[in-house]
Amino acid sequence: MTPRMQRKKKKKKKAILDAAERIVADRGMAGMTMGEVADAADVATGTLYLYFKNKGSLLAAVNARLNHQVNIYIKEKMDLKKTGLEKVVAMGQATVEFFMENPQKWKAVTELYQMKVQDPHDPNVQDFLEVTNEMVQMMAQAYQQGIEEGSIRQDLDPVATAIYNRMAFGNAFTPTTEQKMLLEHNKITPERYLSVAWGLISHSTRGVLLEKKVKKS
Amino acid sequence: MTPRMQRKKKKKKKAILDAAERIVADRGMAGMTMGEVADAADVATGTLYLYFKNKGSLLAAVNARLNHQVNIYIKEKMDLKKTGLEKVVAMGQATVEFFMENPQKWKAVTELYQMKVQDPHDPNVQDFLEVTNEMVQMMAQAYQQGIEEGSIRQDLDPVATAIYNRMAFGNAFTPTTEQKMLLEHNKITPERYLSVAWGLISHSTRGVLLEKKVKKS
Amino acid sequence: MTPRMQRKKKKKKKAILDAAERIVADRGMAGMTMGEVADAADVATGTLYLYFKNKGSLLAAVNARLNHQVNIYIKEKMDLKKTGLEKVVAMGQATVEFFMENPQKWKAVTELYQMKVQDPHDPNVQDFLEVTNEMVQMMAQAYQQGIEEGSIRQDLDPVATAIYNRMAFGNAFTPTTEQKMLLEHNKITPERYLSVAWGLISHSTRGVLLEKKVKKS
Amino acid sequence: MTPRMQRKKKKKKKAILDAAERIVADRGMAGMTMGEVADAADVATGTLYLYFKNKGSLLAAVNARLNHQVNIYIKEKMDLKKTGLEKVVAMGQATVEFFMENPQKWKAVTELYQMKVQDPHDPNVQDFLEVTNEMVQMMAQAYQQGIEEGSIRQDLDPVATAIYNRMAFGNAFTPTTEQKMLLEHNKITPERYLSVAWGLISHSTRGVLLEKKVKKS
DNA sequence: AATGAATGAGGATTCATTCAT
DNA sequence: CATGAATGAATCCTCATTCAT
Repeated sequence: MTPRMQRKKKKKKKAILDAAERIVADRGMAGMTMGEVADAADVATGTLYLYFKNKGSLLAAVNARLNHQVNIYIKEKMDLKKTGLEKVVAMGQATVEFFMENPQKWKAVTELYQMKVQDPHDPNVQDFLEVTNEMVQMMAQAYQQGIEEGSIRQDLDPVATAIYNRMAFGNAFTPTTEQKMLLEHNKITPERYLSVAWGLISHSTRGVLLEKKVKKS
Repeated sequence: MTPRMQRKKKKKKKAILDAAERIVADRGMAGMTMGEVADAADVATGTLYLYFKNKGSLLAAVNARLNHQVNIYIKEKMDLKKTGLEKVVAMGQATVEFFMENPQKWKAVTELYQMKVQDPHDPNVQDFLEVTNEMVQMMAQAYQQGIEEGSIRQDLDPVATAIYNRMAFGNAFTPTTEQKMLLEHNKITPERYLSVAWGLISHSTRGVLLEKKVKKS
Repeated sequence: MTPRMQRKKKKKKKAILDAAERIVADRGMAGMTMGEVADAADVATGTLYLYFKNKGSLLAAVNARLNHQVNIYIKEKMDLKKTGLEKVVAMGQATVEFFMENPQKWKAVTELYQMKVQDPHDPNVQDFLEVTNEMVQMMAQAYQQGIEEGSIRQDLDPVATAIYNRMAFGNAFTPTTEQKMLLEHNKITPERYLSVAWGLISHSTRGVLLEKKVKKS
Repeated sequence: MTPRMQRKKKKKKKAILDAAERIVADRGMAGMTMGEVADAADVATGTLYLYFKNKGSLLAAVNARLNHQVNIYIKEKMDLKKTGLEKVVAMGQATVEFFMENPQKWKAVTELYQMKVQDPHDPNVQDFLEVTNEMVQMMAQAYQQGIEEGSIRQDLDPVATAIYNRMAFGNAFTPTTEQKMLLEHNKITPERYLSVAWGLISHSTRGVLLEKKVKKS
């Protein structure tokens, strides 16, 4: 294959992923049909299957790419910070920023949270796992550093905490139908809800050091 | 209708709900087919539609009943406690207990978290909302009491916090595929994960009073 | 059975027929469900089957009753006239009158025009046939009289003409979807259409005598 | 798409339309199931939906094609004639001929007369309307010409008359169950009925000129 | 006679996936 | 590689009719 053809191929794969991401954001995973993706990506239905084994694999790939993009963005921001606490805070802020700037990706990631893995051996599923774990490790390191520095609670298990907080954060961003109904019912705006959630999440990991600072101010 | 027939009808409705709950736990909402439910409930397909307008309504009813059962269980435990903090803790423990004892319900509730409401005017959907809100209000009251007593952070919005924590808790119990994969990958047992999550959630609302105590000890 | 019970039974049958007629007018034959009829007649579903063997039989009964009512009305008006031509004209006018005054019955009769007979031995179907034939015979007699008087074309077959004109008339009143679309497209109002149709139908049977009169005037 | 594939596609569409037409003739519109059509056309059920949006659209397409075929046949015969009256007569004769030669199409067209349009924006419905209107305009022109020539009644509205007569004619050809029963009961053959109907329809529009001729003879 | 809950066959439609071109 | 027509299993829902009470 010539380099030009490789580029072309990559382009087509990207077009498919873009289309799928957009449609998942709009209509949800179950609402996304392969035909629609093909149309939106301007390729034939059959072509999808040249690049992705099946629908599940395509969804996994979308999910992996999406998480990868978030990771890159977050990592950049975290790397600018020194202390563990700063990094943790930066991560939260960066996540908020990223999704605020990309509402479509936000919607898509919400939907994909509920993705069910059919075939764990699927390369795209593996990819997705790796990408996700990458972020978890990054967060865990920040927690670990914060623990050592005293700004994060010493009794925390960094990895489990990272996994939980990652999810908690995602869910704060993407309330389920139930939550939406409850919020509406209680006249709480999504923005307020997000702020409350973020407050709770941050607070849940704060260590002694921070509490002192807080009390001073 | 004779009382005897009323009893029979109630029984049948219960059988359908039981079947649906079981199948949702096993195969998920999308995987649940009306035919299967009918078979499992030992009624004809058409009979389902005598009791529930459509699939969405049946799912909402399952969800409402499930939440109602949890509510009753939790309320009982909370009512035994005096202070707000105790109530909050009791709520957490009761939830854990309930779901530990009813793994099937746990699975079902996880699935139903993602239920999409089609018709907000459906009585079963309304029911579901009411039941859910009931619990939120109960939690909010406990937080409020805790705030007044000083054991819960004074800067909290009780209702929003309740909504968030309810969900956070639910999610701690019902990790998504992604979380499951991450946990497995990092060799963290579900039990450990739950305990970590619960620790974080509790900590996130702790007030000055508690912190003082903690520091002393 | 006591006379009182007989009355009661008759009343129930009437209620069912009334309900069915109304629903056929509103939603068409296919759109009419037995459950809906039962509800509207304030009886149980099963009760319908005590009075009518099946849906087809009920529809036939509705159709028979409807035609019977029209017959009575028309016969009354025709009996007031002397000559054959007058009778024919009276029949046309009476039909128009009747349906103008009973739009619901008009709609119902339209729908029932397309009734398909499943079981020709059904008593209600037989009834319907008899009633319909009654009117045909009445019209045929009027034509016959007109022929003898010279006001109706002498070459006509009275019975076949009656059958055709009865239908033509009915259709003038109850245009099909196709006709409605054509009329709308050509900006012809239903009233105008009815008048045109009636003019054509009348003209189609006029005999020499009338034509002379017409030419004179 | 290669020309060869286009041909194939056309062929398949034709096969579907043929099958649908045949089945509608046999079992009526409501009796026609999509599965049966697919079987008869030797395609999969899903294939039907590649060519027709839904059942209603398929029926409209069958109806449009059928009318188009009749139109072509009639137009050919009418174009051979000079005077308006001749054209009108030719139209009647051609219609009779066409349906005598195609009894299945006759039956189908009868059924489709009662087609209810669900979606007026459906292209096939639009097609059907256009085709139908085409014939109406053709007939209206012939009437107009006849009026000018004096062989058709001068007081006629050509378009409304055309619409009515088109329908009247169609109905003469396709008696409803009711008519069939009446005809049978009165021992009138369908052929005789058709001839009577045609006589009435022709007579209904005859003008002065013709009447003079008639009186002479 | 009356009830109305229960039945279950039947039908329209969708959509992931395949495969001949 | 690319196409897109074809597939057909799968699923929700309706409703005429029955029958135990």
